[in-house]
Amino acid sequence: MARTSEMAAQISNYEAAASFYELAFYMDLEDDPFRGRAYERAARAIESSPQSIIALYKKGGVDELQTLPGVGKAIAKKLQDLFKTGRIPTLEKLQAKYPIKLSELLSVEGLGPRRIKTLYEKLSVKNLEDLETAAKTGKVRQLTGFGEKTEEKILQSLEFLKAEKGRIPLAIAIPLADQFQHALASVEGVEEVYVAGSIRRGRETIGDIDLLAITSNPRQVIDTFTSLPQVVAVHQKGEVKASIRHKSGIDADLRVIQKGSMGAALMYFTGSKEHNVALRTIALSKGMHLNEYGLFKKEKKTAGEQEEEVYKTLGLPYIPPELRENRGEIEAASKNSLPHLVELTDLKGDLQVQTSWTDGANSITEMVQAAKTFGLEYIAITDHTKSLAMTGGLNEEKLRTQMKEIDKLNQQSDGFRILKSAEVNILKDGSLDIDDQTLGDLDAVGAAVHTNFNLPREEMTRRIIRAIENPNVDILFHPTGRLIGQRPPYQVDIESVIEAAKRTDTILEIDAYPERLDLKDEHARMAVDRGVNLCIDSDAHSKEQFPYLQYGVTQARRGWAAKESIVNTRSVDEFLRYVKH
DNA sequence: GCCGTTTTCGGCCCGACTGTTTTCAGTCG
Repeated sequence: MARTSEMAAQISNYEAAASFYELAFYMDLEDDPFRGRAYERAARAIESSPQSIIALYKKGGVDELQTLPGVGKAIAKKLQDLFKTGRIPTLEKLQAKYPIKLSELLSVEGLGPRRIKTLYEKLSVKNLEDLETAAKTGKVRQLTGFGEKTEEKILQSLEFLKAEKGRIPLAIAIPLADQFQHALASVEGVEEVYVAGSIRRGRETIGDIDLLAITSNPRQVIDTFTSLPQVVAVHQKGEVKASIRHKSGIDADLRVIQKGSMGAALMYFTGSKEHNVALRTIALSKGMHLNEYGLFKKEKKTAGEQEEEVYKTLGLPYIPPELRENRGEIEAASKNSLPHLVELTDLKGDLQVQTSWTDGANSITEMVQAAKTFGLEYIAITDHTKSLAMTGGLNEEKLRTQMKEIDKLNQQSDGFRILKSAEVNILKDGSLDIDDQTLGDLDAVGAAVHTNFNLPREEMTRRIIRAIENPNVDILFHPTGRLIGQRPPYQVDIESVIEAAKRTDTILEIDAYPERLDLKDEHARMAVDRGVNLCIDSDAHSKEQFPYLQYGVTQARRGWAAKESIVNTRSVDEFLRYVKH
């Protein structure tokens, strides 16, 4: 079905980038790897552009598109085709030539472009089903370059793909990584064990766990690693490197490192790959050479033991791991304009906390005690409101009763402040389910969508904007409503919501609840770029959940947020002055 | 297909490991 131009106008950066990733893959099939790298580079630039590229195009046509790094005349033209007609003829020709389910087949471990091409040409393998049939009937092993073991690995990977979707949430990966770290740290000869990879970068989901060890006894740490009780399969086992599958289904890699290379190795294995590629290119331009062992000039090592030292020798300040995605951090670093990122210790308050008045597990007093212990100076009590019947949402009358109780608790307090607030439900038409007079008496008002998730994009966007235009609303809670791995975000034009938040001076929340992390990093960055204020909330439903704030801080850091962008780094009086102005 | 403070042509990041080979292609990160 051909898209109309109106539909094409909705193509997101993500969708456009996907087309170029696909083109890149086809170039690999066509034995044109350099053109493939070019498409890949353009795809990354499109994906990570802080503004929508269709807006770029509307502003200045193909010339404006060519300001993106890696986008030249030919790719700009393809983007123009995509915007105007919803199609890229080159891509359609290739899709017709190779009618295969690309992303499916690429998700199989051990399959890359070359093998996928062979499987298609020799065995007509187009998708996972074809692949499974071919492997089960022993046809794969007969192909040149394949063998029994490859066939067996393909079958194993197919089983895994059926059982799992591949990535696990950060909050689940961290404790697993800690377990490995402790187990390996106690091996004789081990000096230090580090967790690198996407966990260190704080990505919201994790594909595998990367571990680095400094040891005088590589063999023993590798042997220990591959024979831990939680290990169900060993993929690789060499002199300095091993790779295993944890019983949870997640893979973990261990690499043994010399102390003098630790900084270079940490950088290399922290990634991202794109960040590393960019750094290596800088090294080359300075007549140097960067790998996981160090930074070299000719044969001579010029840096390697510390990350700071490697960055410095490349002419850059230290770049925090959360920023290492090649989304402009290297350019910012070279201009010395990296933000000073927010830290957990900067947070003074938490603006979304549930209690046993609705669906929380603990009383206001218990939540206050836990917040104090965690080191906070104030929290907002934000129980659900009446239209959310399943949580026993509060009506105006109950809210007023709760306000009185909070006043009483504050009078007995030793300086800790409890703010009167609510998580007000945004109704289908964008109105709120609590009257304005009651809202006006609260210290702060958070609003959120909890019902009618499936509205069309325009209607959902209008609904949310109408809600934040209500002068009583101070914060938009979990702005996109997604639950990682369970529920996609509702259809909403987040850029318009950010614009509206700027106009109405509404705070957008980064909800730190592990399955929410909403706003996500790139949207947080859009908001920061536009000068919109954010808050980081635990969304705690029990007294144990304040540590979730760390995940929110990580997410905010990935969104380039400095302390100044996060309103709950302010004292309670400053915060109240801000929301009352 | 993109790009340029040696280049408008000739480059394009790089090393470990595995399996299938008998010296290396393919994949991965």
